[in-house]
Amino acid sequence: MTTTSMKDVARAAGVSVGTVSNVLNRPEAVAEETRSRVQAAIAELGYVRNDSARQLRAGRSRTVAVVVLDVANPFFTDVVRGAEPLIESAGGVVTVCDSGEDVRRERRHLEILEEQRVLGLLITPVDDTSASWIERLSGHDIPLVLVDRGAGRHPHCSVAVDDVHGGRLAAQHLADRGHTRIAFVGGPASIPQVADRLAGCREVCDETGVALDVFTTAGLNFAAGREAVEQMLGLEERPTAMFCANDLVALGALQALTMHGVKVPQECAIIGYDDIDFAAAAAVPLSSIRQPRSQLGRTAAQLLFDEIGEGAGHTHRNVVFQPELVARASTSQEL
Amino acid sequence: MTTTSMKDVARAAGVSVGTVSNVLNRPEAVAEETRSRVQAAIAELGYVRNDSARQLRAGRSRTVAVVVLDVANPFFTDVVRGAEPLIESAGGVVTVCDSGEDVRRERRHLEILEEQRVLGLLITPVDDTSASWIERLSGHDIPLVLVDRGAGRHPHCSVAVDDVHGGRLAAQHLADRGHTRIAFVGGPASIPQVADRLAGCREVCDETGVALDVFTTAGLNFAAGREAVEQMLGLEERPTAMFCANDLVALGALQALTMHGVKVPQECAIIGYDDIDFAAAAAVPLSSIRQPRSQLGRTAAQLLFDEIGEGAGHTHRNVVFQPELVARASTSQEL
DNA sequence: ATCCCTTCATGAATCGATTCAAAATGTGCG
DNA sequence: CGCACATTTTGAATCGATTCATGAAGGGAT
Repeated sequence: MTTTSMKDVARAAGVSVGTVSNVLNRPEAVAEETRSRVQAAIAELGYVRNDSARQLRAGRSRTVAVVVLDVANPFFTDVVRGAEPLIESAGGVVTVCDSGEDVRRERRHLEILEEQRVLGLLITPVDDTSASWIERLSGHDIPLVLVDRGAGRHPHCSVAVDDVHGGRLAAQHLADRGHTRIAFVGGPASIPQVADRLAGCREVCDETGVALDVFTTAGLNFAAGREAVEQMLGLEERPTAMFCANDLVALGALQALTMHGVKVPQECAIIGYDDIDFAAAAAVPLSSIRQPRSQLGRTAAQLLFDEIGEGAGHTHRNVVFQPELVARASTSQEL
Repeated sequence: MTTTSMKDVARAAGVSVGTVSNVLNRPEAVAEETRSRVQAAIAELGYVRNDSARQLRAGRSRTVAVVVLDVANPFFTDVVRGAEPLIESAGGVVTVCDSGEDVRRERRHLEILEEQRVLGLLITPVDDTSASWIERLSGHDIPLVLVDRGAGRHPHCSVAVDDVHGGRLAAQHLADRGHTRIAFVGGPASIPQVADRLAGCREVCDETGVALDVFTTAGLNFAAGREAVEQMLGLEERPTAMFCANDLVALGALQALTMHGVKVPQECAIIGYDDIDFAAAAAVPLSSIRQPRSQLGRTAAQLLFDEIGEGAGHTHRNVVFQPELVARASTSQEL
């Protein structure tokens, strides 16, 4: 094993380890001549800093973890993309953890991140049972920002989108189009985003007298949408429109409907949620509820660094964005 | 700061630090009574292992990094998904790094990963200039497997798909449909996957006398596809089919064509590459060249752990998968 | 020559977990 | 009782970078 350490570099350059460290961290404090001698030795030996040792001394790593529900969902990759520039320009390193909407996986990630003494955390918790773990991290001085989720009464910063309002927008849009029986597709119900969107939807249905069938799915992906359609097609009284909890579900549903020869939007309208790029490119361009994806990420990163910077005297901020209806062909039919 | 260390736990439990360490790492070597006393102290104090210190001692981290060209591309998330189970069941931790098809970003990631002394690396290099950096890691005893890329004469394991053949399949399919002038859309040309797919395409065009227009793009995403269409529509003699270097580009192209009122496949056929889930759900279901995505990831992880396990006496393996044509509506028109 | 500054370089102490030779304790047996 | 042996526990050494009090060297000013 040829692990060259600072000591080797120091010996090769004929200086002390303290000086080598200074060359790396405060080059201006080292005389020109010495510095270049040390740098030559570093290059010569192919020396690479050992980050573990550095972190051990520093007490903290420079990693900011982003814990998302599903990395395969473009919504979350866009959120991450939004957060990255700020984190990196602050000298941080981004690591993305995928909880896969599974509390156990989420917990495993949090355990590891805690052991790694990460600098901070942007997290979209799987459900409310995540709360105790999150409090634990927070209690161990790991600053965190909740993403796509209001903080509620918890003492954290958060960036969220008003999902109840989003649910209302979707349902109202379908009601405006003349639908009198619609389906809500999404799950599991324990995911707050799903619950909120459904709640908003239900409010409008109650107000407008639209009948609502709820199809609870096991996840928020293609397969879930497909399976819900299979169920729905078996019904006596079939809804004439579907509101899907996110675009992946909607695209899965769209695909299944098309396979069964059900015309969208003539025989069944669909509206999704998130307005990912694929929505506009879908078989039938998909109506959706748009969220400011990358802004969500950017703001979250901003709040995190504010908190890190301000230290103890920090007051938490809770930012809420408003979603917006994007109407496309998949809901263009008037009944 | 309340960073409790092993020393604190040891004091609370009335034992030495060595014993605490044993409780954590070799519990069977500690007497029942002592063990539970230590565990109580751990719970009591909310002690969390410090991974930096552990790694420093161990000399290696347990992180396996996967460096991909674009996390927003479902192809790569599927590859990662394929690799994860094996890595995690081996006690590893997965971290995904996005090079964004940018050599500089890739290099920054590699520098950091080297400082972190990662356990191993699965990487899809951006282009051939990445080679020197990769050799450097390898020279520092960081085992790595090339993903979606043959090792060529480099001494590494690799899992790849025969992209030249894939290019041939696509072009042959278009030729079979009667097209006599087709476009290839993709870039930058420095990305080997792009170059190979084009090479295969060119071979077939030469053999069959099909004219080929090449549109070199700056990246492999929606925008690239859209921009290429804008260019193409300006041409005197317009191709009747497009072969896009991946599905994202194809979907972007499809969207742009639709916006310009060009009918797919009647006025212009499209075939993509990767067969991501969205392909089948597209505005016009997209023909594509399928790659065994998650198998690629799984096999790569397997090779990596083989290499780690076998140590010095390891002989590199190069696995090549064959791609497969999936014909859908976007190329269904006979000319 | 002396004293004071400034500029650089030094090296021991430190972070926290792991390891392992050595010590302590307990058990069984002649 | 004493010796051999098994079972536990101990604590000092170690990993590698950073920090900082201390010291050395060089330059002016008097």
